[in-house]
Amino acid sequence: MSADERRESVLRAAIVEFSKGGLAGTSTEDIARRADISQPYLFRLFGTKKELFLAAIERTFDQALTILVAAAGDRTGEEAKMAMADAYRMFLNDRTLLLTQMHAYAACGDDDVRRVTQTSFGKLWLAVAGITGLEDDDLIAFFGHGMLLNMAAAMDLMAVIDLPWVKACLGQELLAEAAHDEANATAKTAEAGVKTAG
Amino acid sequence: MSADERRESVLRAAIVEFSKGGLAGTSTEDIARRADISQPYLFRLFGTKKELFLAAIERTFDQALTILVAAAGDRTGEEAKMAMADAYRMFLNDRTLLLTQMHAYAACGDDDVRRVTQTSFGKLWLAVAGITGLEDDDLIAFFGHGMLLNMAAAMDLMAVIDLPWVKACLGQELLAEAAHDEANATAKTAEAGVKTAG
DNA sequence: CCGAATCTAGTGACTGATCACTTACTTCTG
DNA sequence: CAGAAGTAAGTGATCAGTCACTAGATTCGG
Repeated sequence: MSADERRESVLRAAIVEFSKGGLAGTSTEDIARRADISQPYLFRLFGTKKELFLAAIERTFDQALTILVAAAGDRTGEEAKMAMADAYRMFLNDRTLLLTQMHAYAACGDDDVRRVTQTSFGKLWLAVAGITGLEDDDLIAFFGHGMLLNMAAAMDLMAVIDLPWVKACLGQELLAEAAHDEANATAKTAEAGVKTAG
Repeated sequence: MSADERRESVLRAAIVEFSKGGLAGTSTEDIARRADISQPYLFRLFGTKKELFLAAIERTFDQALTILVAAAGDRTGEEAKMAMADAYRMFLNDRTLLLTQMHAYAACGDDDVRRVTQTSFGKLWLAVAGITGLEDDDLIAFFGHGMLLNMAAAMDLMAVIDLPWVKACLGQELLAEAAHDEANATAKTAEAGVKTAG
């Protein structure tokens, strides 16, 4: 495998591991094991653990950007916004991307982390602003709602959806999705039950 | 000093230290040093580092709650909302509270952290809902905007306010505040200049 | 009212484990 | 065979948590 291909697979492994413990709480050994390489080779590829973390941050924001741009297609304005909002749930479903991003925000006390996080978030903002052409206030509302969903996903509120305040917090779209998932799960269980019984 | 008083001062020290590195990235030694006690005594008071972290999380949410309740006074509805939104900037100004809370969200991969964070956030939501009596959609918008401000504060966007997208992202109120701070700082610098010159 | 027993606050010195990063090596491939 | 891919075996530092202890206050039986 070429070094570039390796770097790519290490980066993917890193996002998964960093999502659990952040920069300080994740060992290079764990990342190397997941990427199926030796731990010293990880250092040859990325220099330091922090370099790898910074690359992981950039990657999670790039993923978010890619999802949003793809969802918008050649739509603009409110239509593009709706499509993006819909698609953003795909991003939220991958808790590794989301939690790694959370660790990035939390680690902004570090100068390097803050620099990369600012730049990455800025790219995202500018892209959404450019595609939708919305006013600042609308953009603030859009990103604000996105951030609330980030937190909800980080806290895994879907798992405690029976609490009344959680129902309010998640909003109609996610409630519908949860009901849908629930129905699927019930169907699967029933199916399995039939199989077992048969 | 009584053990309870000590616990209180350790908790305050812990929030400051945890805000830099989170659960994994902060040493009990650093916390103990800041609290001016020996490191073993910290363990007598809180059992484990994680227990202390959980207590710190709860405390940061309680602080936020206290600020909002105090700001609302006996107002309700939109008026209470406005007052709370205004006051929330006090919370944002203390980066130790904010970043510790960020570390809590990011660390929600851990079951204990998630439990405490969910509960604390839920208390906050219920309080705001109770005081304002707003509809779910309005609450979502309110908390959403709050979360965006959280991120902005975590990334310290005020420090890079000259970037155009940052101006858009922070909104009118914070821009005005920034201009005000700027004026103050300039006045202070001028004053100091005069003193030096004299 | 004295002193023995008990309790509370607090510490210095240690330990076993973990971890980022290095050195010096091997193996594969064009 | 040159250089790129890849590794085994460390090293020094850090750190959560423990142990065994001291100083002073409080209580209580005689």
